[in-house]
Amino acid sequence: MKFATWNVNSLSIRLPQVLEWLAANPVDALVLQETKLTDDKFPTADFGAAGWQSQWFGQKTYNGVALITREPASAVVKNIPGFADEQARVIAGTVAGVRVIGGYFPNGQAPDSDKFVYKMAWLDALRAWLATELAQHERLVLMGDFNIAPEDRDVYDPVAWAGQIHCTPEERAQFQQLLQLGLVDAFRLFEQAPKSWSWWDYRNLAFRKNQGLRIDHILVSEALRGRVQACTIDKQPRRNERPSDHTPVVVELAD
DNA sequence: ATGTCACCTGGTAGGTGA
Repeated sequence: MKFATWNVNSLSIRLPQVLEWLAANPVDALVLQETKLTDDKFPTADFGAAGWQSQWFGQKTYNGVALITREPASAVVKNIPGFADEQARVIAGTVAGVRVIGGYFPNGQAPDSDKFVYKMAWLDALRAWLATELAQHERLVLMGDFNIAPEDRDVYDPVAWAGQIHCTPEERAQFQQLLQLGLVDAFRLFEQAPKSWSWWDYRNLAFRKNQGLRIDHILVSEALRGRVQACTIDKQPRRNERPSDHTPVVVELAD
């Protein structure tokens, strides 16, 4: 069983690349972030023609998430229940007996900004809801663009980024609190190449210089830990023409 | 290197967000 996450930075622009990637990587579920599409514009017919089911939840210009699956997802939830939010950031569904939650975590902009306050409130609400989801679903995967680099080894220049957005102690503490719910960072279950990133800025030739961050993550519940066979970052789509600035992360679980 | 990309409004560019 395989699950993946990809921030596509506009599904209108990236749809051909997503379909191409799915054809080469037939995962059981793929969660997308930053679709930037209102619900009436979601290309469910294009996914359907390629043999994929889709669930989606979007808005104009910003944010927007989707859950692409081979088999239909059940018990679909959009955004965090009980947390009033105008921004479309969460989609969840049950796939092959696994609760799959896709999230586009707030960016936070800067540690002294209103957007950072929102990011912290959103993370608090996510954690409270996840506790109830974990109580109901022993097998759970939380994946997406977390906009948090959990440790210095997830940052190409940790000195320059110290205290900056994605790297603040507050964000890293939130990440640890997610783990304390009974989740594990699948990528770190394995020995990985140093300087493994999931995002590279479009500017400064960052990809060519491999100056990136690991901010896209797949967390699995303790019940799934023993089933994780691999977790990899697929850099290939970042080499495409007109790439997203993020690249997919994939986890493989034993059936 | 405030160096790119995507999308909006409202227009033949400029602002916002990432």
